[in-house]
Amino acid sequence: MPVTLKQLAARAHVHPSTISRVANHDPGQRIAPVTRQRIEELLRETEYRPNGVARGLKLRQTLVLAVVIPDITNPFFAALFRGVEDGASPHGYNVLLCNTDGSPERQRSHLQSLHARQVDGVILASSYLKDPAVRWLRQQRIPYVLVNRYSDQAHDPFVGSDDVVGARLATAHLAALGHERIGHLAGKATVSTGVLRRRGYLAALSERGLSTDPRLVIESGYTEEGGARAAQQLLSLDDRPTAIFAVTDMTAVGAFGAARRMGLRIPQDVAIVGYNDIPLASRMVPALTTVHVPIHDFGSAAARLLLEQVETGEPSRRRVIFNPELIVRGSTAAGAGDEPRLPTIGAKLR
Amino acid sequence: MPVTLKQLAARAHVHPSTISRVANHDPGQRIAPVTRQRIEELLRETEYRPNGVARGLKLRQTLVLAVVIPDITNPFFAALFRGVEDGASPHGYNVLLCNTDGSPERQRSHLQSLHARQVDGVILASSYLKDPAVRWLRQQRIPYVLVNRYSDQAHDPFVGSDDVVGARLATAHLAALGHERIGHLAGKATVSTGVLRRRGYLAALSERGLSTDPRLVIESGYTEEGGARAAQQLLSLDDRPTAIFAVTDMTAVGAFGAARRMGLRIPQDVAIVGYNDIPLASRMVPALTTVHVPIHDFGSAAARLLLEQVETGEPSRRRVIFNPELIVRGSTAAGAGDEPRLPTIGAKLR
DNA sequence: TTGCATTGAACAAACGATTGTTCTATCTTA
DNA sequence: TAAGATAGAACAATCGTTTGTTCAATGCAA
Repeated sequence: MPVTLKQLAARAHVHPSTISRVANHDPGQRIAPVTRQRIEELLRETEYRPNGVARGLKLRQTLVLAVVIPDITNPFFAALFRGVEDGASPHGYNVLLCNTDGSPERQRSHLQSLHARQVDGVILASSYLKDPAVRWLRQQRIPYVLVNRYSDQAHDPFVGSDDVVGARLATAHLAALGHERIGHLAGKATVSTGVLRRRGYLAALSERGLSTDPRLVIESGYTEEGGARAAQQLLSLDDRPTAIFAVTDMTAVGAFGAARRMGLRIPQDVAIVGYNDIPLASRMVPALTTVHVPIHDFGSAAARLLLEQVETGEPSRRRVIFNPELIVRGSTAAGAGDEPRLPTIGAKLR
Repeated sequence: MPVTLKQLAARAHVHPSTISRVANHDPGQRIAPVTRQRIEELLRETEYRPNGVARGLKLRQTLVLAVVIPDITNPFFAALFRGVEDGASPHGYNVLLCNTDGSPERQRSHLQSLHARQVDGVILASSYLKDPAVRWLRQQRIPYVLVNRYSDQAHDPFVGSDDVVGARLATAHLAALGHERIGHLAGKATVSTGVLRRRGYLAALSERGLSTDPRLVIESGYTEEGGARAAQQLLSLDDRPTAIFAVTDMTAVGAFGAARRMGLRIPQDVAIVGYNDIPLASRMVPALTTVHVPIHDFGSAAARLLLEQVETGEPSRRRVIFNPELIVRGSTAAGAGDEPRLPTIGAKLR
């Protein structure tokens, strides 16, 4: 059992408040140098650390943040989490991790639990476009930051990249390679990344004067399995696409598997582009052409935005938007390996 | 601000303790059915949830666990974490995640912070053979479970697999394929997995009557970079090995990259076996032959062991040892794809 | 009608820290 | 030397729950 203020007070023959003042270097109260020394020595000797729970109760500050994501085994979210921890840990915060598996119910129940625990703030990377949970967070006055996906509440604090631009980069790249039938493994219509990347895809097609065959867009969700299923469907069409833009790298991974099982070569028979540039992307064979976003920076920027709100007590409406960059690798350019990044036409959003 | 007992008490014209008793279905005290109903209605209406911090202070139970690992971006630890959360979450626990990057100092400072926060227990997957932190956990009476790696404290509660058996499986497999010069990308001598897998490797060699050239064992650590560096060194030898057993899948991934950069084909020029069977292993090209261990089960078993200690208040010394199984894939057997798992000769430890 | 169970709810003391207020010496200063 | 200032530390309330104890009111039996 860790030592308490009261016990130390007894040992030092002073009042607990005196110990507390010494431990916290309380500037508002004078302590006799001699007693201060005595108490400091005692603190050192006993390795006193204030009980965080009691402190949290009194100060209404737990120094705990939470990250709510669909699934930590997705490398994207693992990198994101590292960013958050790296950003928050130096400030004395610990971070809870909650996986929702994409279920709004689990998301909801996690958030309620976090609220009851009085976490200082929440980083939400699993939000939906119309997400009652986001409104709820606001109503409960829980500081929060949305990451990667946003919700349709106009002024949520947000960290991410411009999905339309990124998707357009990816699709334009395929078109520039001469592909005319370009499929899209699409995200969900209920999630911003799904909608915006599809929009970018369509925009690039029409800018290039390519037709937009609705059969070439299949909702895959964000999992490898979903990507495999959707890609298989896409590649089974009579006039199958010669290129695919996948909404995320993990769906692209699924598409890789599907293509391979169907005996199709990448990129000769079908070129594939992903999104996010997770570490896995560059290790695939062939390496995956993808849209790079600074995942780790997403996390640390989100932590910064969150701590800002926690410290000021004011909700923020700042948005941090990073530029997406296209990384061309072997899955679209035969023979291309790990080339340096191409210059990009990414643009700041808003 | 969430509603408190006192506020509810005022609204219901009763004492806070009465509300608390209704909310907790206190069996020791009778409540008049009519007031119980009235209060239950109020609780429902206001969605009252007890303040977890205050509750934690009073009950000395925070319902928070912590997982301390080297790095969540390593897929092994991501799967492990999921196992823990899936095991603990149904019991009302939330889980803190702490990354140490393999630094004992960061491990130490995280543990101290967790202690001050009064977490109910710690799952430690970053321990060293002689780890003062483990002794410290014991001294502080913090419930803990070691996972994957153990420490030399004889009776720590532990979840893992038999590393010697697993390493022997892997090495024997290579020997059975006719390889006579088999290299080993070794873990650290300060970590149980490093020592034991090296031991299993050496045991398999001597069982097969193969010589044990010390130059064929190079310490790689557990990162992809370390694996690449060590593999490059190994493959640069005059009489380079024709096969490599890597201490983990991530080091094997590094070895893949190194071999490829040196223009060596896998498995024709060099066969590679990993350890753990992370999701990435089966997706590599060629797919990685590896020793399968049930990572997710490691996590949920660890959660079980931990909760057991938390509930009983007694430290446990139970060990849960899973059987490692060899999974043969393309990185050792040319042409092999995703075959079903081979029957194994794994044996229960203890 | 008095006395004693019994019921139902209030009371109060924690848990461990923080912090504004009060108190008691000691020290100035007139 | 008396009054006031000041330094140093004790006091006490509070954060929101939980839970053993006390208390008031009702019921019943003698």
